[in-house]
Amino acid sequence: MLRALFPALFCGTAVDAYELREFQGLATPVQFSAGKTIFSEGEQANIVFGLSQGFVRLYKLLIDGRRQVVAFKLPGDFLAMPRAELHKFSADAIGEVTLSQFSRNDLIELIESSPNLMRLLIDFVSRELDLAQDQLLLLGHGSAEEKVAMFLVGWRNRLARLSMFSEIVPLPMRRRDIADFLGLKLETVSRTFARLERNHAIRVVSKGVALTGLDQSLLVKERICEPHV
Amino acid sequence: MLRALFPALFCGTAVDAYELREFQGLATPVQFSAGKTIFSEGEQANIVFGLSQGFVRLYKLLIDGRRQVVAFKLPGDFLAMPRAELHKFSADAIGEVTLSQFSRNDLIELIESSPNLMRLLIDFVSRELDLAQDQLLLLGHGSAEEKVAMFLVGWRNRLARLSMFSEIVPLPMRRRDIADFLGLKLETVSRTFARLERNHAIRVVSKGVALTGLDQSLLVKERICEPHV
DNA sequence: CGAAACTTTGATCTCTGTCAAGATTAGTGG
DNA sequence: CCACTAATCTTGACAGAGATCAAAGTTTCG
Repeated sequence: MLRALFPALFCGTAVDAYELREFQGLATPVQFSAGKTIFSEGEQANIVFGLSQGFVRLYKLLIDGRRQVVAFKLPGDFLAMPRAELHKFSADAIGEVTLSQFSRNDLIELIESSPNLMRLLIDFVSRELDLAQDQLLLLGHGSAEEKVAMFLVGWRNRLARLSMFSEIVPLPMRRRDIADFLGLKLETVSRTFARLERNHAIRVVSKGVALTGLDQSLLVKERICEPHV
Repeated sequence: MLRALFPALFCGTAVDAYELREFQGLATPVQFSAGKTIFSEGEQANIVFGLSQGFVRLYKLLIDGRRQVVAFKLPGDFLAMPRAELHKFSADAIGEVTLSQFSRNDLIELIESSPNLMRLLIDFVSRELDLAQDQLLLLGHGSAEEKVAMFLVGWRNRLARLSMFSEIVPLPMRRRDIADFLGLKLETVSRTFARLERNHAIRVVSKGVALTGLDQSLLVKERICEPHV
């Protein structure tokens, strides 16, 4: 069911079965291989992508090469706002990726044909905004350790909602991606992983971690900015 | 005209005169004095506020007292998302403030009665999201000097759009507010102001600055995250 | 006028960034 | 399948920007 495919948009609300079928009819599947750029900031956004399988990083670049990763996207997420004319950030595939591709015009037409879908879109964007503002809190304050710990817990929780881990939390993205997400350098991320492991808060494995003692120790005393998409 | 009162929502689009009058009819004016809290994070958002006069800071708190200022709001801005049930951040008056107060239910009803208004709301939230993501870039990277300079230029430009300055850019917020907005300590903000003044980039006056050489020097080489609301 | 709040400035310390060298992993072609 | 190269990750040494602690100067407001 499409509701399962795009929970980010059709989140917790009754959606008309007919509308769902319409929606599904507009999608064409498309693949990107590891590291490929799906779209770049500033480009015309004639196509809107929904993520079916795999992981995507969204980011903005400064001309001097510095990069801010704005979000990591999971299966079920949309990669951009349907109504935006231009892409406000770039998107890369992390590993092999399967997307559902929509014509922007068709999608807008469908959405605007239904007050129900428009409401859903408003709520969707509002959730994204709230997420971004929580990330502001994370970026603005906190030590490297707090940032990394908070990132790991948030990531674990998002994956949990998709039942995508078992003891070992997969980390498909590179250290550099995590660093650019948290406003740190990749060496700092690496060192922080090592320190957390020494303190038995996590166990680092190839392309993943086990969170052994994070939730109790550091994070309960903090506001947990847990993504709720 | 209301279009002038709430440009953030009715931005650059033709709005039906009838809808505008409806909208205006729902508003009741209300005042808050300097420093007063308008609403707090987590509260039920039965009332939605539009800002008519004065300045407001929106912020999130950690339980240990750390604070992230999420945005400074200017006349014409909405302080929250109409459809959100709970407030996702707190809001304080900076100086004396005049607000237009709407019943959330009435406002939602009005907006959802008109596809046109719903479209406007979607675009409004999308702009806010884009702003937040640009601020992520600012918070994540950049020295104290870049952050402060970028903040000043962005603030100047927003005020310029409202014709609210003349040579001297007013800074109604406290140093602490700027610090919490930029993820710095207030001492660092103060020192950075002093350094920029020594370099003749700005001139600091009571509750304001003159930007004498900022745009040319530092900022052109960067992507300018200029708020465009 | 005087107290409280805010801002500036100074001295010191610490965490993270920077530079650099190994270690590990992934990818490629023979 | 192995060997070799490139990319990524870890670890170390060092330096510097910003945090912290502290005090003096300024503005605000009763």
